[in-house]
Amino acid sequence: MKQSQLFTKTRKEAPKDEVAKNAELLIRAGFIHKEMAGVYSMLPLGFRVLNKIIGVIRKEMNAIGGQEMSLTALQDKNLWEATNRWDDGIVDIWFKTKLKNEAELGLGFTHEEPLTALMTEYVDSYRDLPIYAYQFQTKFRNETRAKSGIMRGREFLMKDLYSFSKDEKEHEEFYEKAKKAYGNIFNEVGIGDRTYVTFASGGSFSKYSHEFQTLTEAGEDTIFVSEEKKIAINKEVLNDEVLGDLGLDKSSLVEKKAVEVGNIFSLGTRFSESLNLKYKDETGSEKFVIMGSYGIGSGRLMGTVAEILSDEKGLVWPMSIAPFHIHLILLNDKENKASKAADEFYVELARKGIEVLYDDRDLRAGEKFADSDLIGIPVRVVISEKTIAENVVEVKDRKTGEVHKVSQEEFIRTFGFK
RNA sequence: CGGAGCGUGGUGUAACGGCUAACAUUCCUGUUUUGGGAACAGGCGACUCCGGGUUCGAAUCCCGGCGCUCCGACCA
Repeated sequence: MKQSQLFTKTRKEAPKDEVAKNAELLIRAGFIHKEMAGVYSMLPLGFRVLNKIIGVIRKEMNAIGGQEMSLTALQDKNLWEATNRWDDGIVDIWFKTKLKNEAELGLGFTHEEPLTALMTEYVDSYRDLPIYAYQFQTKFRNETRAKSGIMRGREFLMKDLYSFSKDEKEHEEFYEKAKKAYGNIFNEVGIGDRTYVTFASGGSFSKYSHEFQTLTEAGEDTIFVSEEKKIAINKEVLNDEVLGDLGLDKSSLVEKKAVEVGNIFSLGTRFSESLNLKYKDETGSEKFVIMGSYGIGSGRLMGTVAEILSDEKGLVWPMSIAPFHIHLILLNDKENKASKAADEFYVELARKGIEVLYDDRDLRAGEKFADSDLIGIPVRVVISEKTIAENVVEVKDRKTGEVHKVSQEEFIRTFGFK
């Protein structure tokens, strides 16, 4: 799109009420807008990144057999009473509201209850299982203290997948697949090298759950990392038993701050028993479905990438989730030769399916470059009087700062963006 | 929820209890400039978060709200 049509603009200074680096940069660059504490709107650039992240996650979820759907945000009190999760004394992050007739409703903070209840309509036989259903849905959590920009909000988009399996074996197989898929996702969005499968509390149906923890000082979790095995243990569960289970020696572990970007959890029959989700096995006897839940906070993931992959000049998006593939920058000349060439190049790139943010604004070079660095699109292409004279375009890599010049044809032929 | 700090044009800051609330930036006009947030000139934009109180006089002091940030607690 043409940057002259983008309604957001960059700022030199971040609002003083933001300290978190991710929020500062994302606000300065025009990706997000703060509505109130812990509640952020997605602006055009931010929305594009969020959708790219969704795309990456969706691809992996579909690959392991996930079926995408969409549950409701409004929640039926009765369902949650059945699992004993309605009471504010038990779940203290509910946002609740009322109908005109005073009946209470909740705004969903997770979706085990409604999906499990829904599945009772469709699951009768072992032939119906397994089922893997997922969604991208806005979650509401009444956090006592929102913090860290978009990394801990009160309203955020989350991918949550729920698995419904016949038995433990089937569940375990899927659980491992999901773990791999999660690894793929974090690799693809560029934080794989510092994201660790982390052993955490498992609840009543399994010994451990697994968190995906990404190292960053902005995180609020403390984990103990084993570089050698590329795994970690959440401080909450660090004890001799865990160390023994994993064959690790405490002295080999390094304490680090990290943010939980994903989490997979075995639920056993916790919900299927409460909500009566059963199937008939081959012998005709009734059994409870074995469940698991698998979450990724997509907004938090976006904030984490912003936090980690940025530098002093601004954001640095990996190609996989950048708002655009290329930032085409026109430096105007008197005869408008450059603008004509840039206009044409923009159209040509778009025709090839390359996503381009075209800075066609009538501004000086310095301001355009500063904006470009701040927004962080991975490849910057400059067309100016100079490049026209040499019959090339100037290509700069946002991450490395490397610059090279190639002809337009060469650029299009060699541009690999996936 | 405990503790600390802070609310002044869109943004960042300033202003002893006392003139028309100042400066920078953004934005608008014009001149000039055109490869790293240029320069000059002019201009728009604020009931100083809200409500009370003290005072001849309040952005400034006091009380009560509301909001924001940070530390802690919490975090399926």
